[in-house]
Amino acid sequence: MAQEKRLVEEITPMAVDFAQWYTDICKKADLIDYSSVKGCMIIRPYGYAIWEHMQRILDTRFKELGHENVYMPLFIPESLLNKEKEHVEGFAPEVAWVTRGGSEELTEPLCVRPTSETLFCEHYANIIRSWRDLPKLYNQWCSVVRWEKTTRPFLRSREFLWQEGHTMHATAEEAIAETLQMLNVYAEFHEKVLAIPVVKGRKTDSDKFAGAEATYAIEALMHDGKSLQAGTSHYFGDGFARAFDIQYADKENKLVYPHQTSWGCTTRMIGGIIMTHGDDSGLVLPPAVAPIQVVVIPVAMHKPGVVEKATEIADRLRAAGIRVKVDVSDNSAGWKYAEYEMKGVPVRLELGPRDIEAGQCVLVTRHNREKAVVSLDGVEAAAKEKLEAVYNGMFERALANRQAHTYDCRSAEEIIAALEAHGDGFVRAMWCGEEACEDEIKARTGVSSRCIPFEQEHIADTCVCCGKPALHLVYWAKAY
RNA sequence: CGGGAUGUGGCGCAGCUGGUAGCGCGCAUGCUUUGGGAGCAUGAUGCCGCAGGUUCAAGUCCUGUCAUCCCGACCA
Repeated sequence: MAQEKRLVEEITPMAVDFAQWYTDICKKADLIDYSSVKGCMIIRPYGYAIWEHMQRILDTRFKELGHENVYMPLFIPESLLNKEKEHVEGFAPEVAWVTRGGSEELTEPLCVRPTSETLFCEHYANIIRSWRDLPKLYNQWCSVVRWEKTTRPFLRSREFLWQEGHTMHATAEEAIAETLQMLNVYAEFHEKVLAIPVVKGRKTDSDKFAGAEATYAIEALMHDGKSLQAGTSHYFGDGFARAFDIQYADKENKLVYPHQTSWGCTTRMIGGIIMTHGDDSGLVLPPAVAPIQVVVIPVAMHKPGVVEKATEIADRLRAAGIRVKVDVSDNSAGWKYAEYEMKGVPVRLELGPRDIEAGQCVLVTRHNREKAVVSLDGVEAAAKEKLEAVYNGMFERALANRQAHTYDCRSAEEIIAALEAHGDGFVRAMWCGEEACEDEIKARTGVSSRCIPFEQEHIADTCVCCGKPALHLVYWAKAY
Protein backbone atom coordinates (compact mmCIF):
# COMPACT_ATOMS: atom_id res chain seq x y z
CA MET A 1 0.00 0.00 0.00
CA ALA A 2 1.07 3.52 -0.76
CA GLN A 3 0.18 4.47 2.78
CA GLU A 4 2.61 2.00 4.25
CA LYS A 5 5.35 3.18 1.97
CA ARG A 6 4.68 6.75 3.01
CA LEU A 7 5.83 8.22 -0.25
CA VAL A 8 5.24 11.70 1.04
CA GLU A 9 7.68 11.70 3.85
CA GLU A 10 9.63 14.77 2.98
CA ILE A 11 8.54 17.07 5.77
CA THR A 12 8.41 16.32 9.47
CA PRO A 13 4.96 17.29 10.78
CA MET A 14 4.94 20.50 12.80
CA ALA A 15 3.35 18.81 15.78
CA VAL A 16 6.06 16.14 15.90
CA ASP A 17 9.05 18.47 15.91
CA PHE A 18 8.62 22.13 15.07
CA ALA A 19 12.31 22.89 14.66
CA GLN A 20 12.78 19.93 12.34
CA TRP A 21 9.68 20.94 10.40
CA TYR A 22 11.20 24.38 9.91
CA THR A 23 14.53 23.00 8.76
CA ASP A 24 12.82 20.51 6.45
CA ILE A 25 10.95 23.31 4.71
CA CYS A 26 14.12 25.36 4.29
CA LYS A 27 15.79 22.42 2.61
CA LYS A 28 12.92 20.72 0.80
CA ALA A 29 11.45 23.90 -0.64
CA ASP A 30 14.92 24.57 -2.09
CA LEU A 31 15.37 27.80 -0.15
CA ILE A 32 18.82 27.07 1.25
CA ASP A 33 21.66 24.68 1.55
CA TYR A 34 24.25 24.52 4.29
CA SER A 35 27.81 25.52 3.56
CA SER A 36 31.00 24.32 5.15
CA VAL A 37 31.13 27.28 7.54
CA LYS A 38 28.81 27.12 10.50
CA GLY A 39 26.04 29.63 10.31
CA CYS A 40 26.75 30.63 6.73
CA MET A 41 23.99 29.39 4.49
CA ILE A 42 23.71 29.17 0.77
CA ILE A 43 20.56 30.91 -0.35
CA ARG A 44 19.44 28.97 -3.40
CA PRO A 45 17.72 30.49 -6.43
CA TYR A 46 14.19 29.88 -5.16
CA GLY A 47 14.98 31.38 -1.77
CA TYR A 48 16.95 34.24 -3.24
CA ALA A 49 14.12 35.09 -5.61
CA ILE A 50 11.86 35.62 -2.59
CA TRP A 51 14.46 37.98 -1.15
CA GLU A 52 14.71 39.83 -4.46
CA HIS A 53 10.97 40.48 -4.43
CA MET A 54 11.19 41.73 -0.86
CA GLN A 55 14.08 43.97 -1.84
CA ARG A 56 12.30 45.34 -4.87
CA ILE A 57 9.16 46.23 -2.96
CA LEU A 58 10.95 47.74 0.04
CA ASP A 59 13.52 49.55 -2.07
CA THR A 60 10.77 51.17 -4.13
CA ARG A 61 9.06 52.32 -0.96
CA PHE A 62 12.30 53.67 0.54
CA LYS A 63 12.94 55.68 -2.59
CA GLU A 64 9.40 57.03 -2.63
CA LEU A 65 10.20 58.41 0.79
CA GLY A 66 13.33 60.13 -0.44
CA HIS A 67 16.04 57.66 0.53
CA GLU A 68 19.14 57.05 -1.58
CA ASN A 69 21.16 53.87 -1.80
CA VAL A 70 24.87 53.85 -1.06
CA TYR A 71 27.52 51.27 -0.43
CA MET A 72 29.81 51.33 2.58
CA PRO A 73 32.93 49.21 3.08
CA LEU A 74 32.85 45.72 4.52
CA PHE A 75 35.61 46.50 7.04
CA ILE A 76 35.66 48.77 10.05
CA PRO A 77 38.97 49.64 11.70
CA GLU A 78 39.02 48.75 15.38
CA SER A 79 39.53 52.36 16.40
CA LEU A 80 36.45 53.45 14.47
CA LEU A 81 34.25 50.78 16.00
CA ASN A 82 35.45 51.85 19.43
CA LYS A 83 34.32 55.44 19.11
CA GLU A 84 30.89 55.00 20.63
CA LYS A 85 31.18 53.20 23.96
CA GLU A 86 27.78 51.53 24.31
CA HIS A 87 27.81 50.54 20.69
CA VAL A 88 31.11 48.71 20.81
CA GLU A 89 30.23 47.05 24.12
CA GLY A 90 27.02 45.76 22.56
CA PHE A 91 28.61 44.37 19.45
CA ALA A 92 32.12 43.37 20.50
CA PRO A 93 31.15 39.86 21.65
CA GLU A 94 29.90 38.91 18.20
CA VAL A 95 32.33 40.65 15.89
CA ALA A 96 34.54 38.80 13.42
CA TRP A 97 38.04 40.21 12.93
CA VAL A 98 40.53 40.31 10.11
CA THR A 99 44.04 40.44 11.53
CA ARG A 100 46.11 39.44 8.56
CA GLY A 101 46.35 40.67 4.96
CA GLY A 102 48.15 38.25 2.74
CA SER A 103 51.05 37.10 4.89
CA GLU A 104 51.36 40.34 6.88
CA GLU A 105 49.85 41.00 10.28
CA LEU A 106 47.75 44.16 10.10
CA THR A 107 48.85 47.01 12.32
CA GLU A 108 45.21 47.60 13.18
CA PRO A 109 42.66 44.77 13.17
CA LEU A 110 39.68 45.23 10.87
CA CYS A 111 36.25 44.25 12.01
CA VAL A 112 33.81 42.75 9.53
CA ARG A 113 30.81 45.03 9.84
CA PRO A 114 28.13 43.74 12.20
CA THR A 115 26.20 46.93 11.37
CA SER A 116 27.42 50.15 9.80
CA GLU A 117 26.56 53.03 12.13
CA THR A 118 30.22 53.84 12.64
CA LEU A 119 30.99 53.87 8.91
CA PHE A 120 28.05 56.11 8.13
CA CYS A 121 29.02 58.42 10.97
CA GLU A 122 32.59 58.71 9.79
CA HIS A 123 31.31 59.63 6.33
CA TYR A 124 28.62 61.98 7.60
CA ALA A 125 31.25 63.84 9.62
CA ASN A 126 32.96 64.61 6.34
CA ILE A 127 29.96 65.66 4.28
CA ILE A 128 27.63 67.43 6.69
CA ARG A 129 28.68 71.07 7.05
CA SER A 130 25.53 73.15 6.87
CA TRP A 131 21.84 72.91 7.67
CA ARG A 132 21.46 72.83 3.89
CA ASP A 133 23.12 69.39 3.86
CA LEU A 134 20.30 67.91 5.91
CA PRO A 135 18.53 65.63 6.00
CA LYS A 136 20.74 62.83 4.77
CA LEU A 137 18.61 59.80 3.95
CA TYR A 138 20.91 56.92 3.07
CA ASN A 139 20.26 53.22 2.83
CA GLN A 140 22.39 50.28 1.89
CA TRP A 141 21.67 46.70 0.89
CA CYS A 142 24.47 44.45 2.03
CA SER A 143 25.39 41.57 4.24
CA VAL A 144 26.70 41.82 7.77
CA VAL A 145 28.48 39.35 10.02
CA ARG A 146 27.72 38.55 13.62
CA TRP A 147 29.52 35.60 15.14
CA GLU A 148 26.48 33.88 16.60
CA LYS A 149 26.90 30.81 18.73
CA THR A 150 23.61 29.19 17.93
CA THR A 151 22.68 29.41 14.27
CA ARG A 152 19.57 28.56 12.24
CA PRO A 153 18.78 29.17 8.59
CA PHE A 154 17.30 32.66 8.08
CA LEU A 155 16.55 33.12 11.78
CA ARG A 156 20.10 33.42 13.02
CA SER A 157 23.01 33.06 10.64
CA ARG A 158 26.50 34.43 11.05
CA GLU A 159 26.30 36.27 7.79
CA PHE A 160 22.94 37.63 6.76
CA LEU A 161 21.54 39.91 4.08
CA TRP A 162 19.73 43.04 5.08
CA GLN A 163 19.18 46.66 4.40
CA GLU A 164 20.27 49.31 6.83
CA GLY A 165 18.96 52.85 6.59
CA HIS A 166 21.02 55.57 8.27
CA THR A 167 19.64 59.05 8.36
CA MET A 168 20.69 62.41 9.78
CA HIS A 169 18.28 65.18 10.62
CA ALA A 170 18.42 68.75 11.83
CA THR A 171 16.03 68.22 14.71
CA ALA A 172 15.13 65.52 17.17
CA GLU A 173 11.49 65.79 16.13
CA GLU A 174 12.34 65.11 12.52
CA ALA A 175 14.57 62.16 13.41
CA ILE A 176 11.93 60.66 15.68
CA ALA A 177 9.36 61.08 12.91
CA GLU A 178 11.71 59.27 10.53
CA THR A 179 12.23 56.45 13.04
CA LEU A 180 8.51 55.93 13.39
CA GLN A 181 7.83 56.38 9.69
CA MET A 182 10.23 53.56 8.83
CA LEU A 183 8.81 51.32 11.52
CA ASN A 184 5.45 51.88 9.87
CA VAL A 185 6.91 51.02 6.48
CA TYR A 186 8.07 47.72 7.93
CA ALA A 187 4.76 47.06 9.63
CA GLU A 188 2.83 47.80 6.47
CA PHE A 189 5.18 45.65 4.42
CA HIS A 190 4.63 42.73 6.77
CA GLU A 191 0.89 43.06 6.90
CA LYS A 192 0.09 44.10 3.33
CA VAL A 193 2.79 42.21 1.45
CA LEU A 194 3.84 39.28 3.62
CA ALA A 195 0.42 38.79 5.25
CA ILE A 196 2.08 38.71 8.66
CA PRO A 197 0.25 40.66 11.38
CA VAL A 198 2.66 42.53 13.65
CA VAL A 199 2.65 44.37 16.94
CA LYS A 200 4.38 47.73 16.77
CA GLY A 201 6.06 49.07 19.82
CA ARG A 202 9.09 50.29 21.68
CA LYS A 203 11.71 48.01 23.15
CA THR A 204 12.39 48.21 26.85
CA ASP A 205 15.77 49.67 27.81
CA SER A 206 17.31 46.26 28.40
CA ASP A 207 16.45 45.27 24.85
CA LYS A 208 17.56 48.48 23.15
CA PHE A 209 20.05 48.60 20.29
CA ALA A 210 23.58 49.30 21.50
CA GLY A 211 23.99 53.06 21.50
CA ALA A 212 20.37 53.94 20.71
CA GLU A 213 18.21 56.30 22.67
CA ALA A 214 15.11 54.36 21.69
CA THR A 215 14.55 51.19 19.71
CA TYR A 216 11.25 50.37 18.05
CA ALA A 217 10.36 47.01 16.64
CA ILE A 218 7.65 44.97 15.05
CA GLU A 219 6.97 41.60 16.59
CA ALA A 220 5.15 38.72 14.94
CA LEU A 221 3.80 35.55 16.50
CA MET A 222 4.98 32.32 14.91
CA HIS A 223 3.12 29.00 14.67
CA ASP A 224 4.92 27.63 17.70
CA GLY A 225 3.89 30.55 19.88
CA LYS A 226 7.27 32.26 19.85
CA SER A 227 7.73 35.86 18.85
CA LEU A 228 9.95 36.95 15.99
CA GLN A 229 11.41 40.44 15.91
CA ALA A 230 10.89 41.25 12.27
CA GLY A 231 12.24 44.74 11.82
CA THR A 232 13.74 47.45 13.98
CA SER A 233 14.04 51.20 13.83
CA HIS A 234 16.31 53.16 16.14
CA TYR A 235 16.44 56.76 17.28
CA PHE A 236 19.94 57.79 18.31
CA GLY A 237 19.47 61.36 19.37
CA ASP A 238 22.81 63.09 18.90
CA GLY A 239 24.85 60.47 20.79
CA PHE A 240 26.76 59.17 17.79
CA ALA A 241 27.04 62.66 16.33
CA ARG A 242 28.86 63.74 19.51
CA ALA A 243 31.07 60.65 19.55
CA PHE A 244 31.98 61.14 15.89
CA ASP A 245 32.08 64.89 15.98
CA ILE A 246 29.42 65.47 13.36
CA GLN A 247 28.43 69.13 13.49
CA TYR A 248 26.80 71.53 11.12
CA ALA A 249 26.17 75.25 11.02
CA ASP A 250 22.52 76.01 11.54
CA LYS A 251 20.63 79.01 10.14
CA GLU A 252 21.99 81.21 12.95
CA ASN A 253 25.50 80.01 12.10
CA LYS A 254 25.80 78.09 15.37
CA LEU A 255 27.57 74.72 15.33
CA VAL A 256 25.09 72.04 16.40
CA TYR A 257 24.79 68.27 16.37
CA PRO A 258 22.35 66.54 14.02
CA HIS A 259 19.97 63.81 15.12
CA GLN A 260 20.24 60.33 13.76
CA THR A 261 18.25 57.18 13.00
CA SER A 262 18.90 53.73 11.68
CA TRP A 263 16.52 50.97 10.67
CA GLY A 264 16.89 47.52 9.22
CA CYS A 265 15.23 44.34 8.19
CA THR A 266 16.77 41.12 7.06
CA THR A 267 16.46 37.77 5.36
CA ARG A 268 15.04 36.68 8.69
CA MET A 269 11.70 37.76 7.24
CA ILE A 270 11.82 34.63 5.10
CA GLY A 271 11.96 32.61 8.31
CA GLY A 272 8.96 34.62 9.46
CA ILE A 273 7.02 33.64 6.35
CA ILE A 274 7.82 29.98 6.90
CA MET A 275 6.78 29.99 10.54
CA THR A 276 3.71 32.16 10.07
CA HIS A 277 2.18 30.56 7.01
CA GLY A 278 3.80 27.17 6.45
CA ASP A 279 1.98 23.90 7.07
CA ASP A 280 2.75 20.20 7.08
CA SER A 281 2.78 20.11 3.29
CA GLY A 282 5.44 22.78 3.16
CA LEU A 283 5.86 26.44 2.49
CA VAL A 284 2.98 28.82 1.84
CA LEU A 285 4.12 31.99 0.13
CA PRO A 286 2.43 35.37 0.12
CA PRO A 287 1.63 36.00 -3.57
CA ALA A 288 3.45 39.34 -3.65
CA VAL A 289 6.85 37.76 -3.01
CA ALA A 290 6.27 34.31 -4.51
CA PRO A 291 8.80 33.60 -7.29
CA ILE A 292 6.07 31.58 -8.99
CA GLN A 293 2.56 32.89 -8.40
CA VAL A 294 0.70 30.41 -10.57
CA VAL A 295 2.04 27.03 -11.59
CA VAL A 296 0.35 25.44 -14.57
CA ILE A 297 0.20 21.64 -14.41
CA PRO A 298 -0.79 19.94 -17.64
CA VAL A 299 -2.60 16.71 -16.81
CA ALA A 300 -2.34 13.72 -19.16
CA MET A 301 0.42 15.54 -20.95
CA HIS A 302 0.91 12.89 -23.60
CA LYS A 303 -2.53 13.55 -25.04
CA PRO A 304 -2.40 15.82 -28.08
CA GLY A 305 -2.88 19.50 -27.50
CA VAL A 306 -2.52 19.50 -23.71
CA VAL A 307 0.98 20.94 -23.49
CA GLU A 308 0.19 23.46 -26.21
CA LYS A 309 -2.93 24.63 -24.40
CA ALA A 310 -1.13 24.79 -21.05
CA THR A 311 1.63 26.87 -22.60
CA GLU A 312 -0.91 29.16 -24.21
CA ILE A 313 -2.69 29.70 -20.88
CA ALA A 314 0.63 30.35 -19.17
CA ASP A 315 1.52 32.94 -21.80
CA ARG A 316 -1.80 34.67 -21.28
CA LEU A 317 -1.31 34.79 -17.52
CA ARG A 318 2.22 36.07 -17.97
CA ALA A 319 0.94 38.79 -20.29
CA ALA A 320 -1.47 39.77 -17.53
CA GLY A 321 1.47 40.40 -15.22
CA ILE A 322 1.42 37.15 -13.25
CA ARG A 323 4.60 35.19 -12.53
CA VAL A 324 3.89 31.81 -14.09
CA LYS A 325 5.63 28.52 -14.54
CA VAL A 326 4.27 25.73 -16.67
CA ASP A 327 5.73 22.40 -15.63
CA VAL A 328 6.11 20.09 -18.60
CA SER A 329 8.58 17.78 -16.89
CA ASP A 330 7.70 14.10 -17.13
CA ASN A 331 6.81 13.72 -13.48
CA SER A 332 3.27 12.62 -12.72
CA ALA A 333 0.63 15.25 -12.07
CA GLY A 334 0.32 14.09 -8.46
CA TRP A 335 4.03 14.47 -7.94
CA LYS A 336 3.88 18.00 -9.25
CA TYR A 337 0.98 18.88 -6.97
CA ALA A 338 3.02 17.83 -3.96
CA GLU A 339 6.16 19.50 -5.23
CA TYR A 340 4.62 22.94 -5.71
CA GLU A 341 2.72 22.70 -2.47
CA MET A 342 6.03 22.08 -0.79
CA LYS A 343 7.43 25.16 -2.49
CA GLY A 344 4.45 27.24 -1.45
CA VAL A 345 3.22 28.35 -4.88
CA PRO A 346 0.02 30.27 -4.08
CA VAL A 347 -2.13 29.09 -6.98
CA ARG A 348 -2.03 25.90 -9.01
CA LEU A 349 -3.77 25.68 -12.36
CA GLU A 350 -4.65 22.15 -13.48
CA LEU A 351 -5.44 21.65 -17.12
CA GLY A 352 -6.32 18.29 -18.66
CA PRO A 353 -8.03 17.02 -21.82
CA ARG A 354 -11.46 17.05 -20.19
CA ASP A 355 -10.94 20.68 -19.12
CA ILE A 356 -9.81 21.71 -22.55
CA GLU A 357 -12.87 20.12 -24.09
CA ALA A 358 -15.08 21.96 -21.60
CA GLY A 359 -13.17 25.23 -21.99
CA GLN A 360 -12.23 25.34 -18.31
CA CYS A 361 -9.47 24.65 -15.84
CA VAL A 362 -9.08 23.98 -12.14
CA LEU A 363 -7.57 26.60 -9.83
CA VAL A 364 -6.35 25.42 -6.44
CA THR A 365 -5.35 27.86 -3.73
CA ARG A 366 -2.38 26.70 -1.69
CA HIS A 367 -3.30 27.99 1.75
CA ASN A 368 -6.57 26.05 1.98
CA ARG A 369 -6.36 23.66 -0.99
CA GLU A 370 -9.74 24.81 -2.26
CA LYS A 371 -10.42 23.82 -5.83
CA ALA A 372 -12.46 25.93 -8.21
CA VAL A 373 -13.43 25.19 -11.77
CA VAL A 374 -13.18 28.33 -13.88
CA SER A 375 -13.75 29.15 -17.51
CA LEU A 376 -10.68 29.62 -19.68
CA ASP A 377 -12.27 32.83 -20.89
CA GLY A 378 -11.14 35.35 -18.35
CA VAL A 379 -8.78 32.96 -16.61
CA GLU A 380 -6.45 35.93 -16.06
CA ALA A 381 -9.00 37.70 -13.89
CA ALA A 382 -9.84 34.48 -12.07
CA ALA A 383 -6.19 33.83 -11.28
CA LYS A 384 -5.74 37.35 -9.96
CA GLU A 385 -8.80 36.97 -7.81
CA LYS A 386 -7.38 33.76 -6.40
CA LEU A 387 -4.05 35.40 -5.63
CA GLU A 388 -5.93 38.09 -3.76
CA ALA A 389 -7.95 35.42 -1.97
CA VAL A 390 -4.76 33.64 -0.95
CA TYR A 391 -3.36 36.84 0.53
CA ASN A 392 -6.58 37.54 2.41
CA GLY A 393 -6.90 33.99 3.66
CA MET A 394 -3.31 33.93 4.83
CA PHE A 395 -3.57 37.19 6.71
CA GLU A 396 -6.85 36.32 8.36
CA ARG A 397 -5.58 32.94 9.43
CA ALA A 398 -2.38 34.39 10.86
CA LEU A 399 -4.37 37.05 12.69
CA ALA A 400 -6.80 34.50 14.08
CA ASN A 401 -3.88 32.40 15.26
CA ARG A 402 -2.36 35.38 17.01
CA GLN A 403 -5.65 36.28 18.67
CA ALA A 404 -6.11 32.71 19.83
CA HIS A 405 -2.66 32.82 21.38
CA THR A 406 -2.70 36.20 23.07
CA TYR A 407 -3.40 36.17 26.78
CA ASP A 408 -4.07 39.01 29.18
CA CYS A 409 -2.47 38.23 32.54
CA ARG A 410 -2.27 39.95 35.92
CA SER A 411 0.29 37.81 37.71
CA ALA A 412 3.18 35.49 37.04
CA GLU A 413 0.92 32.61 38.08
CA GLU A 414 -1.65 33.63 35.47
CA ILE A 415 1.09 33.76 32.84
CA ILE A 416 2.27 30.27 33.69
CA ALA A 417 -1.29 28.97 33.72
CA ALA A 418 -2.18 30.61 30.39
CA LEU A 419 0.90 29.24 28.63
CA GLU A 420 0.26 25.84 30.16
CA ALA A 421 -3.40 25.79 29.16
CA HIS A 422 -3.24 27.29 25.67
CA GLY A 423 0.38 26.91 24.58
CA ASP A 424 3.05 29.53 24.03
CA GLY A 425 1.95 32.88 22.69
CA PHE A 426 1.83 36.59 23.39
CA VAL A 427 1.27 37.52 26.99
CA ARG A 428 -0.11 40.99 27.60
CA ALA A 429 0.65 42.23 31.08
CA MET A 430 1.27 45.50 32.89
CA TRP A 431 4.76 46.50 33.94
CA CYS A 432 6.19 49.01 36.40
CA GLY A 433 9.20 49.87 34.25
CA GLU A 434 11.82 48.21 36.47
CA GLU A 435 14.36 45.96 34.81
CA ALA A 436 14.37 43.73 37.88
CA CYS A 437 10.74 42.84 37.21
CA GLU A 438 11.49 42.09 33.57
CA ASP A 439 14.22 39.71 34.66
CA GLU A 440 12.09 38.06 37.28
CA ILE A 441 9.18 37.47 34.92
CA LYS A 442 11.56 35.90 32.45
CA ALA A 443 13.09 33.70 35.14
CA ARG A 444 9.73 32.62 36.55
CA THR A 445 7.66 32.20 33.39
CA GLY A 446 10.09 31.92 30.48
CA VAL A 447 8.66 34.88 28.56
CA SER A 448 10.67 38.04 28.00
CA SER A 449 9.41 41.49 27.21
CA ARG A 450 8.97 41.91 23.47
CA CYS A 451 7.80 45.47 23.27
CA ILE A 452 5.75 48.24 24.80
CA PRO A 453 3.01 48.44 22.16
CA PHE A 454 1.93 51.78 20.74
CA GLU A 455 -1.64 50.68 21.24
CA GLN A 456 -1.76 50.84 25.00
CA GLU A 457 -4.56 49.39 27.08
CA HIS A 458 -4.93 49.55 30.79
CA ILE A 459 -5.67 45.97 31.76
CA ALA A 460 -4.60 46.31 35.39
CA ASP A 461 -3.37 48.94 37.84
CA THR A 462 -0.30 47.16 39.08
CA CYS A 463 2.85 45.57 37.74
CA VAL A 464 2.45 41.89 36.89
CA CYS A 465 5.57 41.19 38.93
CA CYS A 466 6.04 43.48 41.90
CA GLY A 467 2.54 44.87 42.42
CA LYS A 468 3.71 48.48 42.30
CA PRO A 469 1.80 50.92 40.09
CA ALA A 470 2.05 49.92 36.45
CA LEU A 471 3.40 52.24 33.77
CA HIS A 472 2.84 50.28 30.56
CA LEU A 473 1.12 47.41 28.94
CA VAL A 474 3.87 45.12 27.64
CA TYR A 475 3.84 42.22 25.20
CA TRP A 476 5.82 39.28 26.51
CA ALA A 477 6.73 36.06 24.76
CA LYS A 478 9.35 33.48 24.23
CA ALA A 479 11.46 34.85 21.42
CA TYR A 480 13.59 33.81 18.52
C1' C B 1 29.69 29.06 25.57
C1' G B 2 27.53 24.83 28.99
C1' G B 3 24.32 20.02 28.66
C1' G B 4 22.40 16.23 25.17
C1' A B 5 21.98 13.79 20.27
C1' U B 6 23.68 12.82 15.28
C1' G B 7 27.34 12.57 10.98
C1' U B 8 27.75 5.89 6.13
C1' G B 9 26.01 6.94 -2.31
C1' G B 10 21.74 12.95 -3.67
C1' C B 11 17.95 11.84 0.65
C1' G B 12 16.42 8.40 4.68
C1' C B 13 18.65 4.52 7.13
C1' A B 14 21.12 -0.73 8.38
C1' G B 15 25.94 -2.35 9.31
C1' C B 16 26.39 -7.18 16.16
C1' U B 17 31.93 -9.20 20.04
C1' G B 18 37.03 -4.93 14.33
C1' G B 19 37.95 -9.02 8.79
C1' U B 20 37.61 -5.70 1.48
C1' A B 21 30.25 -1.57 2.59
C1' G B 22 24.29 -2.85 2.14
C1' C B 23 18.80 -1.54 1.80
C1' G B 24 14.72 1.86 0.47
C1' C B 25 13.79 6.26 -2.06
C1' G B 26 15.92 9.35 -5.61
C1' C B 27 19.07 9.54 -10.21
C1' A B 28 20.16 7.56 -15.63
C1' U B 29 18.19 4.66 -19.93
C1' G B 30 13.99 2.07 -22.25
C1' C B 31 8.87 0.70 -22.55
C1' U B 32 4.03 1.20 -20.38
C1' U B 33 1.68 5.22 -17.60
C1' U B 34 -0.27 10.35 -16.24
C1' G B 35 -7.08 14.20 -12.59
C1' G B 36 -3.09 13.67 -5.52
C1' G B 37 4.13 11.87 -4.92
C1' A B 38 2.90 5.50 -11.17
C1' G B 39 4.78 0.16 -12.86
C1' C B 40 8.43 -3.09 -14.89
C1' A B 41 13.41 -3.88 -16.67
C1' U B 42 18.49 -2.49 -16.88
C1' G B 43 22.29 0.66 -14.89
C1' A B 44 25.49 4.41 -12.40
C1' U B 45 26.92 6.65 -7.99
C1' G B 46 30.87 5.64 -1.36
C1' C B 47 38.39 9.40 1.00
C1' C B 48 31.74 5.67 6.21
C1' G B 49 32.28 14.37 8.10
C1' C B 50 37.68 15.60 8.69
C1' A B 51 42.61 14.77 11.23
C1' G B 52 45.47 11.84 14.26
C1' G B 53 46.06 7.22 17.13
C1' U B 54 45.52 1.74 18.56
C1' U B 55 45.74 -2.83 15.42
C1' C B 56 48.24 -7.69 10.92
C1' A B 57 43.40 -5.31 9.82
C1' A B 58 39.05 0.48 11.62
C1' G B 59 32.53 2.45 9.11
C1' U B 60 33.14 -0.23 13.85
C1' C B 61 37.78 1.10 19.33
C1' C B 62 40.47 5.85 21.36
C1' U B 63 41.68 11.29 20.99
C1' G B 64 40.88 15.74 18.68
C1' U B 65 38.23 18.68 15.32
C1' C B 66 34.25 20.48 12.09
C1' A B 67 29.13 20.60 11.02
C1' U B 68 23.86 19.82 11.93
C1' C B 69 19.71 19.29 15.46
C1' C B 70 17.62 19.84 20.53
C1' C B 71 17.74 22.28 25.65
C1' G B 72 19.90 26.54 28.30
C1' A B 73 22.90 31.57 28.40
C1' C B 74 23.52 35.63 24.16
C1' C B 75 21.48 37.76 19.90
C1' A B 76 18.19 40.69 13.70
